Amino acid sequence: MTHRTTEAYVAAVLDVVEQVPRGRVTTYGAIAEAVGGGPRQVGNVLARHGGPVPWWRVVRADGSLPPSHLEEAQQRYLEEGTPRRAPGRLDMPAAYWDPVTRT
DNA sequence: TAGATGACTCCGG
DNA sequence: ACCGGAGCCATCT
Repeated sequence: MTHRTTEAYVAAVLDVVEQVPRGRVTTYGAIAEAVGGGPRQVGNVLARHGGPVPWWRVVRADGSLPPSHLEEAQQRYLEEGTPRRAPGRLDMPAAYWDPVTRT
């Protein structure tokens, strides 16, 4: 366990992800702005400890999906009715949820 | 200690 | 709209 990413930081990131409403999404960058650090670190935290949280509600800034677990994520979007412009591409203006303003 | 790597973003062509 | 390069933060080898 050679990780300097503190448990507190991990917990903060996971907490934000859990707060994303059903049918909405947020971005790595937005979470980074909310809890600190950088987008890549957030991605790393989700990759390592994102199992128990709705990680599919976290996407890239341009609305494209992470190159991982695409099938399951898309299935979730269909179930939750997440606004999408194309298969594998979301309607960000409509689906985006900001972790800071919580809107 | 230095260099490479990654579930990222931004900017230019 | 698609592709490539530079910047960033922490981890890994």
